[in-house]
Amino acid sequence: MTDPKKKLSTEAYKGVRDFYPADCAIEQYIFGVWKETCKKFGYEEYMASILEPADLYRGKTSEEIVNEQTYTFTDRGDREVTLRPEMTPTVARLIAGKRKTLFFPVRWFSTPNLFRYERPQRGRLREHYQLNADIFGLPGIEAETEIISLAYEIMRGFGIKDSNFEIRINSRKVMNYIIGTLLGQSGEQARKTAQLIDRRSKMEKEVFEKALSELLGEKDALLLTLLNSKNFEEFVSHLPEEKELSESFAEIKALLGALNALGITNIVFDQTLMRGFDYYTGIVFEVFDKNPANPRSLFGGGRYDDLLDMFAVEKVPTVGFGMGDVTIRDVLETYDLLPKNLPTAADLYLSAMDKEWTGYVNDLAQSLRRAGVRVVVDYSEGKVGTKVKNADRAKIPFVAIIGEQEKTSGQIKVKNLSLGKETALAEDKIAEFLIKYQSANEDQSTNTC
RNA sequence: GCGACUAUAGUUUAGUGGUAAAACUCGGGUUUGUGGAACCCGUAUCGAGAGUUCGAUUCUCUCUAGUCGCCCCA
Repeated sequence: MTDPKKKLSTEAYKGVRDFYPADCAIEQYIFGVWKETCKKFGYEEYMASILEPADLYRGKTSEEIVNEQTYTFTDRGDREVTLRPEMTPTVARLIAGKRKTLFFPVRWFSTPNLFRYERPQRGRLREHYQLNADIFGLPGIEAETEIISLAYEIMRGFGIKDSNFEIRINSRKVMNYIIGTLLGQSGEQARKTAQLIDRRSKMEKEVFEKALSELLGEKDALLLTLLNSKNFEEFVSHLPEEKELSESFAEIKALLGALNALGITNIVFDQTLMRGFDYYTGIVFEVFDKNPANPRSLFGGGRYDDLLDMFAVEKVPTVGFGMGDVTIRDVLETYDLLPKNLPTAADLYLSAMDKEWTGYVNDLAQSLRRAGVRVVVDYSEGKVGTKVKNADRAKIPFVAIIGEQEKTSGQIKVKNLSLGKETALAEDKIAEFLIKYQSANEDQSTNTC
């Protein structure tokens, strides 16, 4: 039990964030770019509970992740419950459940909060929000083209320049062929090799080569040749002429061509790109921040055609990606791209000179609100100077104070705080006046918390 | 799960083996129909517990929390 004498901490729970209004406005800006861009591509928004049966994560995700890196507990009915650590199994469940009535291709997105139980560190918290966008039911390279151009448009939507990032692509089919058929590896061995390839850029050259020869023995030379290839053509030239491979190569070429045709030129083939090990079955991609001070992977995705296997239903080819809020916020800060003008809490700060006029103030506030004006009422009996000062502190652009003068003349003085100018208006003209001002300042962003 | 570093007002930081200082913020005032300034006042059991000591915010230990790495990365 909690010690009643001990005061509770005001700190948030470990690894999660509080969004005070100023932070919330930034978060809403990010969500706004995500959602608007997805909608431009005709993607529909869905939501689901953060609670899922623990079994949902036992199939595709490794045991270690479920046991040690999720929030899993037993409910009062003895069911094992997990706070979702990722959205993909959930959306797979939704698609599988309604597959007979859905009209494919289905284009969906969501901005869920996800939980993982691990030690918080830079860029990795216990709760974060992520945009998940997927297209279901398109087996061809058009799906990859669309998803990657959606990811690219989101980067553009945030104002990030093409020169600051690149999109890397690879094919898991090709890599699986190399690791499985050419290097003759399977199971844990194959997994380790894939991991090692993934980590190559973070390792010293000698350390990498040593680890590789320990893992592969004689065959390390072939893999090194492949990984050291300067470009796609050279990479292909070291591989045998197999039907399976040439199909994948054709896919990669088609994808590069289609994206180039759309004017997306900061895209490169990267044979070291692996993206985890689990459910990808075809093209994988990653958006990479080229900032020399901190080059890193920002987010990525790819094709996962076996997604619905765990529900024992027919396959639905899928391409998708996930993009976290923590990382993108960090990038926007680095490139100084966060919006400068945060939205104001209200348009008008309204107050009565003294108690006598409070009823009238409330009536006026109500009619203005119904006309679309955001009104804050100050109920204090303080001095006029204090009221004006408080309006200014609250960053509300207009003030009106109701007293005897206003009541008898029928003219209400509405003060523009940034100009210090007053305009006397009849009661029924105020809404029009403020809305006009509002629309003139629309670039201030309409996202509020 | 492992390791390193850190913990002083709301925030950012100074400082000392004899119970603390500044800036900004916040609240109040100087000003009873018009703000942004200035000035004044107020706000800290120095993260928690124990030990050493005449005396600990300062030294030691434990715990807790935070930051950064490793592991892992959906």
